[in-house]
Amino acid sequence: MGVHRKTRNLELVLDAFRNAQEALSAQLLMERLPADVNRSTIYRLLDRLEDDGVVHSFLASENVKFYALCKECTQSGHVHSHAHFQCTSCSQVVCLEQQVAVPTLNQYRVDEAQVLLKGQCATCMR
Amino acid sequence: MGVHRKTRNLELVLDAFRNAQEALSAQLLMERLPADVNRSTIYRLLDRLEDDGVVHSFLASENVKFYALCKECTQSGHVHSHAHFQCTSCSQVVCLEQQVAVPTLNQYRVDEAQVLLKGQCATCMR
DNA sequence: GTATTATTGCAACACAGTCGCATTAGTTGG
DNA sequence: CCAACTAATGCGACTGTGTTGCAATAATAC
Repeated sequence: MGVHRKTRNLELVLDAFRNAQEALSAQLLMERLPADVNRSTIYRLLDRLEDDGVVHSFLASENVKFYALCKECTQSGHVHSHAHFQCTSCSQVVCLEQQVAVPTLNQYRVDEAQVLLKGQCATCMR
Repeated sequence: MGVHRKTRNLELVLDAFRNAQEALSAQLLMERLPADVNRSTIYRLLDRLEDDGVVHSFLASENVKFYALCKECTQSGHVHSHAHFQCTSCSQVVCLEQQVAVPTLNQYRVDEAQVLLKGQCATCMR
């Protein structure tokens, strides 16, 4: 999984993901990490972790990229055809268990499917 | 559908969509329109057309928003649970006929499903 | 401990999209 | 047709997300 020195920042980011029930954007990550962790470092760590198959990413509303720990992915291939849900009220994003059947198409070779369901979460519905 | 004065820019944008086989981003639109059409104007027109149910939008790679003419949408509700395909080589985005079955979930109320399939298009496969 | 080099911090940048405000130009009513 | 009204536009400045080059720092291997 590439070279990974055991640095404070790497540990902090991984801990943040382990402690989070939801998916995290770079922005959310920054808020949860000590203020002295550099912005660029966070982006670079996220990129690297994604390359290494530790986290996967997907786009949510407002053009914001979210990341979450991979459970079934390996370095060699990301397998995260599960759907994601974003609450339109609180913007929270979670990974769902729900697997998505990737359709086969005549004119295209489909490598990946990104599914984002939008609506309201239980907390916001009340 | 809101107030819509028949302006040159509005006609140009609508024509661009009618002539396009694919979905268009603001960027692509700018390239296809006369150079003197203002950037802000394009964004504002796209917003308005989306509000009015004339086009629908969805996020593709690289945090870019794409727009395409609606075929089944009305003002009152966007119905575009069809999937979208983006070629990872040429970045072209198209609307697919394929409808997506929006799953029902226990803890969430799902209002909308965004499905982006990624892979290679026929042209790029050769 | 020293050398190697991955990682970091910083500052500047790139790009998509937004906003306030003054100007321009469709549209409506007379 | 003309005037008044106001939607639409152009402009410039701004926001927010993410990137990059480079010098300084700090894990790791020997």
